[in-house]
Amino acid sequence: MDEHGSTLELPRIKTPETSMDYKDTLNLPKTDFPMKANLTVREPELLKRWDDIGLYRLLREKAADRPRYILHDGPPYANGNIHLGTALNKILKDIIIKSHQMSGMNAAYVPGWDCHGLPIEHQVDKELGKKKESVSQTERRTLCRRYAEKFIDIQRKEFKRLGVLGEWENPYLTMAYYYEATIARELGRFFENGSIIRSKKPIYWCTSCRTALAEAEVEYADHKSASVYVKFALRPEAAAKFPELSGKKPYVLIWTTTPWTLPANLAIALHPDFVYVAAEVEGEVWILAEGLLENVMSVAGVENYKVIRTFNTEELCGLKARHPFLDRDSVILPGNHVTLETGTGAVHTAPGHGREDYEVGLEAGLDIYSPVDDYGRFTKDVEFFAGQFVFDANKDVIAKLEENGSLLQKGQISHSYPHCWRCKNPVIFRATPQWFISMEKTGLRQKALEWIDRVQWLPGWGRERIYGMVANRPDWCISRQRSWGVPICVFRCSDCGQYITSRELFDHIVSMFEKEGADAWFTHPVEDLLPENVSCPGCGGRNVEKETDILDVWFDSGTSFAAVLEKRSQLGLPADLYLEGSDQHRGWFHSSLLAAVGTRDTAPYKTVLTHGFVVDGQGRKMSKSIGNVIAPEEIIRQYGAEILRLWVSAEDYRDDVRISQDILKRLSEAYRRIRNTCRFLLGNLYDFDPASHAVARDQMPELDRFALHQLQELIEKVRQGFDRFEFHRVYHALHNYCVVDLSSFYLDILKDRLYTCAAKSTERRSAQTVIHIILNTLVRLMAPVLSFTAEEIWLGMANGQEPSVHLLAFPQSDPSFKDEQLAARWEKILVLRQEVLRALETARKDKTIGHPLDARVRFCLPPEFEAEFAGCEELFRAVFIVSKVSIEAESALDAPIGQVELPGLKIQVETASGEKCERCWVRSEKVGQFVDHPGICERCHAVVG
RNA sequence: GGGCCUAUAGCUCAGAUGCGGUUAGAGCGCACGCCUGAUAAGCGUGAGGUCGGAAGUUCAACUCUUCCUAGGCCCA
Repeated sequence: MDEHGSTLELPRIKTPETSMDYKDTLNLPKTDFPMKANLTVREPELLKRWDDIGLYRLLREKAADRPRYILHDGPPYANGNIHLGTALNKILKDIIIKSHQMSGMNAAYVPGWDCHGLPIEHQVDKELGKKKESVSQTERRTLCRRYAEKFIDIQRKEFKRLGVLGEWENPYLTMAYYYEATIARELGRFFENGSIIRSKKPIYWCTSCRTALAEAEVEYADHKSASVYVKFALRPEAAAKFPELSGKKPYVLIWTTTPWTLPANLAIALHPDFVYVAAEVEGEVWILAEGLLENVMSVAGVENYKVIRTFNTEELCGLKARHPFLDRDSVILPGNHVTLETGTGAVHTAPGHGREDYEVGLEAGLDIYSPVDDYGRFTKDVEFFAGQFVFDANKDVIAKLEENGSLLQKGQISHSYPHCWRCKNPVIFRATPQWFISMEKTGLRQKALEWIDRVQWLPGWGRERIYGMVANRPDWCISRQRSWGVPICVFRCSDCGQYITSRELFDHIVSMFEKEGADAWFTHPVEDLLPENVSCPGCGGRNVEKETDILDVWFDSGTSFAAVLEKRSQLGLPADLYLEGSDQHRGWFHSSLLAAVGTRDTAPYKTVLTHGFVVDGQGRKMSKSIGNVIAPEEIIRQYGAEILRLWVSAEDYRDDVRISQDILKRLSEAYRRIRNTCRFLLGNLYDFDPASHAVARDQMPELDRFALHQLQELIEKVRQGFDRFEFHRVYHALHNYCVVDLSSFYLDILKDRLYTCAAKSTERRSAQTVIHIILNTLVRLMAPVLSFTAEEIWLGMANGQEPSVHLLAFPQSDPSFKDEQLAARWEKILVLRQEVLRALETARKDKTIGHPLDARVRFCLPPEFEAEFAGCEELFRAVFIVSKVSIEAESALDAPIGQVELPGLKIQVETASGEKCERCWVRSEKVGQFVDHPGICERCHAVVG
């Protein structure tokens, strides 16, 4: 180099070919951080890294002494692949766990699986095919266990792939031996405190398979049934009550398609809101719903009738009718299930043979009468029909009705009727004895309701929902007549019929389950299972048989607080949070509440958060038949799990959440924007070492101080979003910040300073200091949501303190960085900037300028701005990214270009004088004045020269 | 049919703590333009909403009431 400025250099610099030389003197961004995320490749790499460094373990160690935050995982069912609903649920949990961990708590996450139950048993039976008849119960249970294990592995992989951190190597499984033992122990507690009762309830029963069927095992198919209208004679009290009926023969009309259930008739149900009429027909009076009067009359072929009075249901309830062929009364009751669709509006009610009949009967304290045996035959106490198969009995019942004149009309009807999924035969409803947890005996309902009011429900309507359900639910039927589950491990005395349910028995069984699992119940003989010192409480005998029912799976998952929260040292009862879909008000929230209140007199949770369901772009539910189902795997393959996580955060999940290709496209664009902003920050820190280069705040230009102020507001907004579980606010805050505050404002302005100032100058170092703080803040704030990208950025920052961003704490809003006065000043500058940009756009349209740096902006300020911004030309020049700004007296300017919203402001844009500096591209009259560097301006000359 | 809930621009969301008050906002997308030193990037301007519909209360309603429509969850 010639320090005097060689004359030889002069022509070289002036030629266009060599003018690019100055590019090398700029501090342009440098980074290996790729613009393109390539998430599908990078995510698995990061997952492997987290596995390698044992990230979850590191998190636990780091937080060991902190206050615990307990989010208890609701176990998904170990069947099938995960879907978007489960993905949504797990990602939300992960965001909560990570944000609480970063907020300074110890937030362990122990995922779980619900392993027992019918769907798995079903699948296993299906796979067994014909062999299912020959396998033993123990073999079947083993196969079920294998099946569950298989899907636990599949789902575990899928959940981990989402970036969800947790104790995946040691999850809780409801089929684990200790868990099965816990279920038995909790059942024992219910027995011990007297909550458990045995009573009858109608269930689906297949008479050819001689087995109970669950709802899911029933298939509906068309079936031809008899259809009969039957007269029930009212007892004389009715005539006494209603004078219109005296001296006449009043009947209540019912209609049924199952005549064989008439021997079990105990009541007639009327809808409380319908109007009923008494119609006089040829010396008889028929009582039926007004709304079905014409219908019934036409069916009965009656043309002449007279309505002699109307009743409301209240007047009729409590009256009794005679059973048409048995020596028994049938009571009139209110029932909300009665409809006006078909029949008479008065419904034949046999509490032992129908779901609603049962409910109504229960309410009225009727016997749940079901005189039918396992083979579907009437028992011996059924007069006329004892021993007959019920479907065969239909015609005889009808004959009987005809014989005694009770039959008004008979016919046939084809309708949808439940059939057995296995043998395809029609099934019946039949009441059998079951085990129940009573809602009243120990005041469980009342206590549960009280606890509901001590829990925080988010959103608030969750309280109404579960309160209504608990207030109205019947006793909890915990019996299931199946194989794959935990047995109701009590004995029935073969001699006197009493049950052995003692503490000693349960203690013994529990300890066996702990060693061998619940299989012990099936593999061991009674002698092993019944402790030496236990005998029948009724007769003292030891001649007993095992109960064969197993427990409702809701009891399994409902006792997870006992098997998991109380058992693991990082957890505890009650949990801080349960978070599931809103269907769980009837499911897990419900069963867990009853189980915990019933045995511990506490709710298992302090707060219950619910999310909505995943629906398609038009708000309809996803279903195979509509063909709008999207699999998480599909999204991961196309966009990456990160986009799925971003989707979870962007949607307000309190309502149903929509997903569509359009939404995903939009999100991946937003993602790119955030990623690129971070990339730019990273790219400008390549030569910055915060330890030695950082500039103190009071040395910074005011723009930088304003940027720091804005950052504090972001921190506050984002952290509040996390604290309130309002992640869509987090997403919007982050995205808006990157786009509005950074990309289009601060960073755009900063480019000039970062690129053209001397690398080590205070101006540039100040910008880098701020950029570094911003990136350091952003990367933490985004980590719970954009867990992969935040990690990638963190590793790109090469600041070796922690091996993972997830081990860091959230940034805290720093009061010393906040400056409301400065912010107020900059709000005004932003308004001015807005106006200038619009003026520049007009000038661009006029071809006055192209790039803003072509422009000189002249304006006169509104009076209230004048003093504050006097002498701020250079500040404005930088902020507006133009070549020159002059603040002038109003008289100096022509009429303003375009419309200006700020009163008193005038703006004029013209081409800036001077030449464009080859280095910084700002126009300056000084360009050409430096002999050594004739192509550059004074600012650049100071740097380069 | 019942219980609970939702409905603001094409998309995602804001619209002052439970009780109404200036021309309903943002970002994205879109259109048009600029730049080519964040470049399969960046910047700017602009056009988009009778706040699901209808009635009602009120001086005044996106915000309150009723009904209707669409959708979701749970029951029946």
